[in-house]
Amino acid sequence: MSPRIPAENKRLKEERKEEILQAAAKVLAYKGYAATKIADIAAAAKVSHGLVYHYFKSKEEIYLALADRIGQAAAALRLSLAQPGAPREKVRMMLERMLAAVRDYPEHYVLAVQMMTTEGVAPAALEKVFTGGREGQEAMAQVIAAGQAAGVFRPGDPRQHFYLLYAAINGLAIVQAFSRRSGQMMADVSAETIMRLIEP
Amino acid sequence: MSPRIPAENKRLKEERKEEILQAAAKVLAYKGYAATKIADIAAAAKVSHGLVYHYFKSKEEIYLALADRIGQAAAALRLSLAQPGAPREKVRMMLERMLAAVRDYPEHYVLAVQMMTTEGVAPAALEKVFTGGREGQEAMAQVIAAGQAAGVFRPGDPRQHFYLLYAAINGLAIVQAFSRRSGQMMADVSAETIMRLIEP
DNA sequence: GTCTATATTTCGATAGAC
DNA sequence: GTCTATCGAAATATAGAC
Repeated sequence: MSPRIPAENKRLKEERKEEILQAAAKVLAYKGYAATKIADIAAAAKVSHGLVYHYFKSKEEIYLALADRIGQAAAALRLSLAQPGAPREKVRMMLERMLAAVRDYPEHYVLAVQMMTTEGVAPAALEKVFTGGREGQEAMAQVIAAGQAAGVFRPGDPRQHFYLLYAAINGLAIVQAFSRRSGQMMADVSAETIMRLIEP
Repeated sequence: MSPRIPAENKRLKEERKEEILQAAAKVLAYKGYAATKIADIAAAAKVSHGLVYHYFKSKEEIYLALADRIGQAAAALRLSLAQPGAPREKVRMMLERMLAAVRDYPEHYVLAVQMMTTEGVAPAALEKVFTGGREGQEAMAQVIAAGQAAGVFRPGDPRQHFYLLYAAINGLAIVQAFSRRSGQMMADVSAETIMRLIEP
């Protein structure tokens, strides 16, 4: 008989959970919370729908787990602002990373947009997504303010500048997700282009 | 006894239908298709849910009617491109109108975004929204190309320029809708600001 | 034209076999 | 750990009273 290897078992369990979660991200992003059946997630992850309930207590728990993950990713992005450098360069780096995330994990942005526009489903989810986001907002506003002092950004409320950049990134995520489905691809956009929105 | 006035009756019927449709737009935009119950729409329109079925065959029919309306509104926007004027001025006017629409009918943009990112629900809905949109796309691309020839816009595929502008507008619609709910308002953005994305 | 009551379906969640 | 079978709630859509 093969001996029990708890560590190995645990790893396998984590992997299964991870597989289900990644499958759920795609299905939830492109079908929406309410329209997504547990059966859809199970099918995408190639397991039975009973097994999904073995790993997650409910559909909502899956959604919240994803919100958590997105919030953490947003918080991680912020780190690029802490690195030394001129304000313009910091903002450029930040935008570059966000654009890379849009390219590599479009589902995350689509989910975030969904959470922003959908009421009821995501009261707690939003909180998770934006605890990472709020601090990033603050940090970004400070860097923008520094850039304004140096004359590299236009005058005005730095937080409004941030909203503008954020809106542009989210808009790109949507249009890009859509353009993939509809055939005609949208070309990648550079951080420099986005930054024009707040330059003198 | 009051005589039958068919014209009057027809008008009332149209009004009821219109009321239900407008109520549906708001509920659907902020709850999403699947999460919206007929009862929600009925409550928003202050009628019984049975009456909703009297005017519309199904939830899907309501959704398609809204898609149709949004598509027509998009087509109407295009008219500003047909007016005489320099390319830059035409694009500015177009953006101005789109921004006004975002301000006045945010539900429409939120719905359009939903239709763009949601699969399954809206195969036919998308078609309706974008038959108006496609032609507008073409017209816009031509004006942008003329502007490039005149040196007022950056070189590059004019259609990609259009996508970029379109993405920015949609992103604004989302962030603005969200900022309303979350308290901190996002300030209005000018057409000139958006246009910087494609200027030299 | 408008409402209330109900039939039908669908889906989230659980129980239990393997 | 994984699956199949099933319960029960909820929501779409319909029927019929007023």
